[in-house]
Amino acid sequence: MVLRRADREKATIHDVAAEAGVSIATVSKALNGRGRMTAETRERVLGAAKALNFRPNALARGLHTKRSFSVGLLTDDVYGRFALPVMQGVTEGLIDHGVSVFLCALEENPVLAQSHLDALMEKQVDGIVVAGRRVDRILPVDFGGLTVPVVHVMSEGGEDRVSFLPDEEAGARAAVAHLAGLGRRRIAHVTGPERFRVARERAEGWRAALAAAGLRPHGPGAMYGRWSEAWGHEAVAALWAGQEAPDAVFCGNDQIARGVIDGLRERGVRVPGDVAVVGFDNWEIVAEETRPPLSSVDMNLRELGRQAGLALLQEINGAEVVPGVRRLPCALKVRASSGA
Amino acid sequence: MVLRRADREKATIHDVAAEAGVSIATVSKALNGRGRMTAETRERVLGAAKALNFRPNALARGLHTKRSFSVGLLTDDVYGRFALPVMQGVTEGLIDHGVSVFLCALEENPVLAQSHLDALMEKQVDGIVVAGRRVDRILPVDFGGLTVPVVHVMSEGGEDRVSFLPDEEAGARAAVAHLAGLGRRRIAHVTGPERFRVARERAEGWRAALAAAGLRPHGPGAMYGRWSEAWGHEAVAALWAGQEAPDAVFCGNDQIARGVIDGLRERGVRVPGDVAVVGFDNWEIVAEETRPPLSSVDMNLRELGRQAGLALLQEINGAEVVPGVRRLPCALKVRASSGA
DNA sequence: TGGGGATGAGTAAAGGTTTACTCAGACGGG
DNA sequence: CCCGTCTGAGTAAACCTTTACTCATCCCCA
Repeated sequence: MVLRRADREKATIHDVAAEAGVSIATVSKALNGRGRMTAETRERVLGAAKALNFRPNALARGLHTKRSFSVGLLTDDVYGRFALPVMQGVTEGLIDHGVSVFLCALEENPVLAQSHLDALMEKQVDGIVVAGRRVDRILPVDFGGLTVPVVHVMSEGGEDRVSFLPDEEAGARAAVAHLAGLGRRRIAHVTGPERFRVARERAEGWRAALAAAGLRPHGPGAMYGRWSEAWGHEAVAALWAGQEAPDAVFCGNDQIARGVIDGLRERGVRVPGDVAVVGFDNWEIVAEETRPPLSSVDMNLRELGRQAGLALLQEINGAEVVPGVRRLPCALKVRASSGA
Repeated sequence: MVLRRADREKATIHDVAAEAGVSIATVSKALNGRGRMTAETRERVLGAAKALNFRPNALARGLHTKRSFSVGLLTDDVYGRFALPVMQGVTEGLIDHGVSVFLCALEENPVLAQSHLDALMEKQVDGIVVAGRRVDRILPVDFGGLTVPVVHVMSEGGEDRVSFLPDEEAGARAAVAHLAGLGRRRIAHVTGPERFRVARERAEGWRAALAAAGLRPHGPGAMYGRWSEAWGHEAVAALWAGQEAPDAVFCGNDQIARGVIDGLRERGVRVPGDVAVVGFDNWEIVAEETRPPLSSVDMNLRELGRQAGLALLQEINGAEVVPGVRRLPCALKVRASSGA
């Protein structure tokens, strides 16, 4: 074996070339499967690279190819409840292509947010994924003059961007259809504030599914409130104060559902015996601990992230992608609270 | 203004040099505050850089300085409940120094984990933070032959590494002292599986605080079980089956606490009137929704991450850092469940 | 007035990789 | 037997910054 650098120092392409007795150009070509050479030469280079545990320096490569093989993921979800699954998906879609993900959890501070974005751009990220916590809320950053592709997940990028969103309405329809299919007839809907678009979309799904099943909305309509357990509680009180109590409640998220179930238990109403309950988000750590375990609509955040990652990759590679919103299906996860 | 490239192309140091009428060396020195030059020259360069919206290419810089100004954060916390606050802290500590963070949420798959690590090393990360979900569980990766510094958070790195951990025992002591200070005398402890080190440490804190207050452990000792609400429930049943019921329960995490509170409500025991409850983790999204809101021990994950980031930075800059475990204080967050 | 030092700015190499281009040798056909 | 072509491999430039070193100028003092 030819003399080489101290083992702590990383091997460079020159070391491999020396070891294999060829030029650095040949090494590069051999490693990247480009150029022409005898099978024997290629083998020899590959062997030398492996022997020296050679890893090409992505900085140097990127400098030349103008690809850094890294992307930025910007989110305003500080709890990570939505962002982390999305991030997992993005990573999953990209790691096979050698791409790593910078994660920036932005807070309200626009100055800080901008400095994060600047840092990413200096690092020559190939693209950016914007993952929102709320669809109709924008991050405190200006993506306007960016020279790299941007893809949105759980947030809308406007006219000329690709955005991946869960098909909230279809998800809600599936949940309500499920309840109707179990023979429930008086299906109420308790959800978050009406100013949230997802709340309106889910309510729309509820209405559509009821209509499809030949049912009428229970009560005056969707009950908009807050995204909290407390609101679930209050809603139960309101529902049971009225004339005819519902025999099922479809909730806008799992926390509300949890509050509803608690409220029902305190009233001695059996779940799912008397009333079936379905939530939204399938936040497993909550849904599985609820008593009884909560049926819930899963937004497939991970798949959403994966597709976003792949779409971004396409844009990076120069493919034309049609801008616009892509809705991915939700999946109903049935547990005991809807009494299968 | 001198002719320059198409505006979509990023400006390089050459463009700035041309604009300012100096050489690229002067630009570099002006921008980095190095070298000597007249104030007027420096001004002119800075002005040109700003006018062209110049951002130095971190790849090129890194190639020369052997610093990529990026670090990797590896974690096995797929839910992000612990990892995200830590990550926020790390970022917070490093962004001022221009450092960005690659996040890799590893799953069980060691092959995939290794390929993540390889990708990071190719990108010449300056260092690595390992954030565990469980202290006594190791990630499926070999950090042995790494050529960059590694710092651990919520996980132990062994002899020659720096590890940042919450002072679990002190946190538990504070919680129990708080309860004792409120006049509670029969303080039980319901927690997770004994094989978890944090469970043992928290139990130790419970015991120590009782001793300090001149109290004896209620019942046969710490009740080890699972980290779930269900276990909190079961524990209440067990505790109230015995002779004298406790007047306070210190729980190993917030989910258990939540189960305990639910169990107590069902039995008609008032919280905090008859029994005070304190949890651990201060998982706000749960603690605040509990009825009554849950007092809980906060591990200061963010600060933990921040310090880890700064320690890593020191190591990167060549400073000698004493290896070993650093315990950071927890903070008791008092809410209604302990009846202040 | 001439030489030496201080000062301000430029020249060029280096860092690791990719790739367009060059070139030497082998081989086949006329 | 010679020329043209194809093949396999090497040369060198380019990517963008940083920085050690060089150089011209100016000033001051002997």
